[in-house]
Amino acid sequence: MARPKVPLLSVDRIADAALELVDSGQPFGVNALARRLGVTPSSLYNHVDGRDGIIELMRGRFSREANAGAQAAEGEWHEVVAETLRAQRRMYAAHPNLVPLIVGKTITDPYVIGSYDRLATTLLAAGFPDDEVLGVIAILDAYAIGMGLDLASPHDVWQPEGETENLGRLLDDAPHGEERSDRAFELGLEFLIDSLRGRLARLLA
Amino acid sequence: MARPKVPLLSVDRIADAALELVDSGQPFGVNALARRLGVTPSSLYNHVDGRDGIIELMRGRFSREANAGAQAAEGEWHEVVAETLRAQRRMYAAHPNLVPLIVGKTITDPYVIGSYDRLATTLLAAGFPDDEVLGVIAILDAYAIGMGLDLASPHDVWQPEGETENLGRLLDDAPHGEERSDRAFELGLEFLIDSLRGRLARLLA
DNA sequence: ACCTGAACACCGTTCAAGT
DNA sequence: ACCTGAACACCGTTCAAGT
Repeated sequence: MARPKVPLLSVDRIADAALELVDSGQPFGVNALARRLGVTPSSLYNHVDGRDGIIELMRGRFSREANAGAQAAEGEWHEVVAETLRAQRRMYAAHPNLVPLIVGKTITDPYVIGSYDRLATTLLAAGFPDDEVLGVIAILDAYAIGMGLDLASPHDVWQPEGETENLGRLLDDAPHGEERSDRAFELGLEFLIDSLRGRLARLLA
Repeated sequence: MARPKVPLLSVDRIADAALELVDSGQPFGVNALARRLGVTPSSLYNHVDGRDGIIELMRGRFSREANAGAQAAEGEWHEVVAETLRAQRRMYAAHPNLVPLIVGKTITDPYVIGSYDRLATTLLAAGFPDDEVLGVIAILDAYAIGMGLDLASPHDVWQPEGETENLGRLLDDAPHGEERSDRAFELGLEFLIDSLRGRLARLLA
């Protein structure tokens, strides 16, 4: 039972199982993943680059997924920006447990890089100067990832243990979970795009 | 050497050592922390509530630190908002390696809860309606934490491996590290506050 | 080329035993 | 009350051995 004639594993099969594991809510790990695949942990190292490699694999896979429904970057620049952020939002909403895993990890997946590249191109074409585009992207990305983390733990971001002036009351009255998070996301997106629009008008004036 | 006459550990000593460990850049862990304290891992459990407890301890400790310099919530509401966000920014900048550890973890520290509570009170007083305040806070918080993560890994958020239209060039030309991140932070903060100002004007009109 | 099994250096947490 | 040491059930990764 050393080397089977037809391989038990493949990069795709590993990526699928990894996403399943993450979505199931159980803690992600190489060993748990191997168990799910009915295989020894060390086997995985023939196909992927360890734990971080698997995580980056999932990032690529699920961002392709999220963009499948979206039309390509078309229309006015602000529509492209909005659609890009919404696509990111969709993928975080579809796999919230993945968000804490990917934050802070270097992005290498070509597809994901490509989508940031397109965003840069769009902003440049719109008229944002070279030395500001990266900053704008950082702002948009920070917002998207921050709201994504909100999706991963919607239940109890704040848990006051004593009395509060207003926070406790507002938390009790507010709609919980994804609905509230979605409304806030759209509001913030509107804020950012309006601001960008204003900034551009001033830059081009 | 079972129970010493004067205790080796205390909550404060543990919190201090934990922050030192995190700031040193080494991976955070209960065992590593115990080693640094010259003590057995199990000893820690007499004083704190495991790994998550220690992390929440650090959150409280360093947010107190960051707010020490700041004046209390005074002035116009938008000044309070800006100062609150900047204080958060300062604490992330001072301890960037802590950011990935605290994201997604429920906030219970009374001091931190208090600062969100004050923010809520300020926004309500300014005229934001009950059912919108929490959303606004979520937006501001998402932005702050997202930009904080940027601080934790400023070097290589994107790492294109192939050709890009613009992203690669922009990355090469851009100032690296904290300077770029700081400029982007201020720009985004301006965006958000301007938007809030506009929203409030419309609400009160 | 692809899988196993043993090995290594770790984790976080519990708990009886000691003073 | 507070620390140790042993124990438990895990981690991620490497590597020789097998086909």
